[in-house]
Amino acid sequence: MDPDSPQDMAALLKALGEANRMSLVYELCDANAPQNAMCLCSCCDVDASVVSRHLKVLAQEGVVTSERKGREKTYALNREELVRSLRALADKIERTCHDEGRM
Amino acid sequence: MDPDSPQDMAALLKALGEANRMSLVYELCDANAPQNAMCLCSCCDVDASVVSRHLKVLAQEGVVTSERKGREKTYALNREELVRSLRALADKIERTCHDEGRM
DNA sequence: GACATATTTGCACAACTATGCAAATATAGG
DNA sequence: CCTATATTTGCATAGTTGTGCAAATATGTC
Repeated sequence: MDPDSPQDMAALLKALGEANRMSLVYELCDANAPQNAMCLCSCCDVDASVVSRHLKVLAQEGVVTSERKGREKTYALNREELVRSLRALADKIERTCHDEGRM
Repeated sequence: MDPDSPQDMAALLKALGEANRMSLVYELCDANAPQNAMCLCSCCDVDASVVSRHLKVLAQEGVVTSERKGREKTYALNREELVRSLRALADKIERTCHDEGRM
């Protein structure tokens, strides 16, 4: 993920820019341990298959990581990476020619 | 915009989660003065009407502000608001139960 | 192997979205 | 008023996306 690439950044934010997916992210955010899909199901009122697909989208963009745990699959937020990307964007927006002429 | 609301946050990121719109944002990011739509057109290879619509979406989510300047309309990034929202999300992701047990 | 539980996949479908083009509107300058 | 330039809107369209249901798959338990 190159934060200087609008395409890359758009792809990441697109994955996050859906209400149910964002709910999953918030749910994982509050959880202090990886959660399985069944558990995550509770935060958005959709079929389990839909949750599965949303998690797949999030995984493809590197937002979450998954691990097989027996017959369950646990998901965890990829916090570092996600925070880095969001901060990079915020920095870019804040910094660029905001204090031009003052440096 | 309530950063604690997954719905609100998703709506914002959805507006940003499209390649051409993100290109517009990056273009405005690098510009040190408000730009009109014709000028912004150059950064994404689409019709002027499409740019107009994308800018409308960004304006509706508060990403940009616009102002009539004669027959042109100039657009500027709403930097503070945008940065605040992105940082709020990053903070939320980073903070939550990341150092639980260490406080 | 039979069964239970968790997740994924195939399929269908409705809704949404990005796009281009042409027409409409807004505004400035003669 | 006419013309030129900038932006928006109406319309059609192709492509994408979120969704549910049922079937398939994976894995654990007995």
